[in-house]
Amino acid sequence: MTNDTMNIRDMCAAFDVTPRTLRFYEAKELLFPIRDGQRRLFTKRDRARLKLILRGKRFGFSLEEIRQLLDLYHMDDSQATQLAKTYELAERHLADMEAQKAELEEAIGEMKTQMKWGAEKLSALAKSKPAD
Amino acid sequence: MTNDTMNIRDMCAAFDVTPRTLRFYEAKELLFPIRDGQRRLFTKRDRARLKLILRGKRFGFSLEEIRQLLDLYHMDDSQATQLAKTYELAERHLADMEAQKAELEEAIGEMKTQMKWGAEKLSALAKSKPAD
DNA sequence: AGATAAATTGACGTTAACGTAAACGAAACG
DNA sequence: CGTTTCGTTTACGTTAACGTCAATTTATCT
Repeated sequence: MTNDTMNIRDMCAAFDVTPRTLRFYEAKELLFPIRDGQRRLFTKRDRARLKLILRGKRFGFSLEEIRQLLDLYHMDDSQATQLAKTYELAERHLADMEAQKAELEEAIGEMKTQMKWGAEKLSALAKSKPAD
Repeated sequence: MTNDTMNIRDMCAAFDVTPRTLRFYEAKELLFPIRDGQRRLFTKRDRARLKLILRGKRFGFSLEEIRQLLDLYHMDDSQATQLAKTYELAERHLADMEAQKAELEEAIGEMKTQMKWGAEKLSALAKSKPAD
C-alpha cells in the first residue's frame, strides 16, 4: 500500500493520454514521477495532479496557469507570503470560473431558444414537404 | 437605419479585437463584411456573429466548431436535411455545455474547499509568526 | 499637389501543446 | 543468445490562432 505507483503505460490507459503528454507535463514541472532506474513511476500525488490538470484544460486554462494553481492543492508548510500569493491566484480563478458559469448559463438559455425555433421550423417543413 | 455598418476600426474598439483578427475571421468564413471599394464594412449580422464567436471561444470551442454552430443562429429557409444536421450539431453542443457546467460547479466547490483550508492555514501562520 | 493617415494584401514569425521519428538501453521471452 | 518489446532521450514537425512587418492603395488634410 505504501508502494502504489503506476508505470507510464497504465497511466496513459487510466487517463487517456499519450506517453508524450506525460513526459511533456513532467518537463513542464506539472508532474514529478519518481524513477526506477530510468523508468518513470507515477505516484498517487501525480494522479491527483493529472486529474486536476485535465480538468483545468477543459476549462480553458493554460498549462502554466494550471501549474501555479496546483500549488494550492498541494500547499505544505511553505512561507506565508508564498501561500498568500497562491491564495490570491486562486481567488482570481474562482471569480473566473463563476463568471464562466454565469455566461455558460446564458449561452445555454439562448441555445435552447434557438433550438426551439429550429425545431418548429423543422416540423413546419415536415408538414409542407412530407416526402423529400 | 438601413445603413448601419461599421468600419474595421470601430469594430475593433467595440469588441476589443485587432484588425488582423477580423480579417482572419473573414478568411475563415466566420464573418462576411461587405465592401466599399476595398474597405470592409461590417453589418449588424457580422456583429451578432462576432459576439457569438467570442463567446464560443471563451467556452473553448474551436473556430471551426463555432463556424458550423453559427449556422444555427442564422438559419434561413435552407433545406430540411441541412437544417436537421445543424440541429443535431446544436444538440451535441448543448449537451457539451451542460456537462461543462456540471463539472464547473464541481470544480468551484472543490476550489472553495481548498481555499477555506488555505485561509485557515494563513490565519494560523499569522498568529504563530506575527512579524515576518 | 504633397504629405500624412488609414486600410489592404501578402508573407513570414510566434506560441502552446503536443505528434512523430530516430537512435539507444534494458528487460523479457523462446 | 538473438530478438521483440517497452521505455527513454533528443530533436524536428505540426496545428490553431493570430502577430508583425513590408509594400501598396486609398482617403484626408493642408
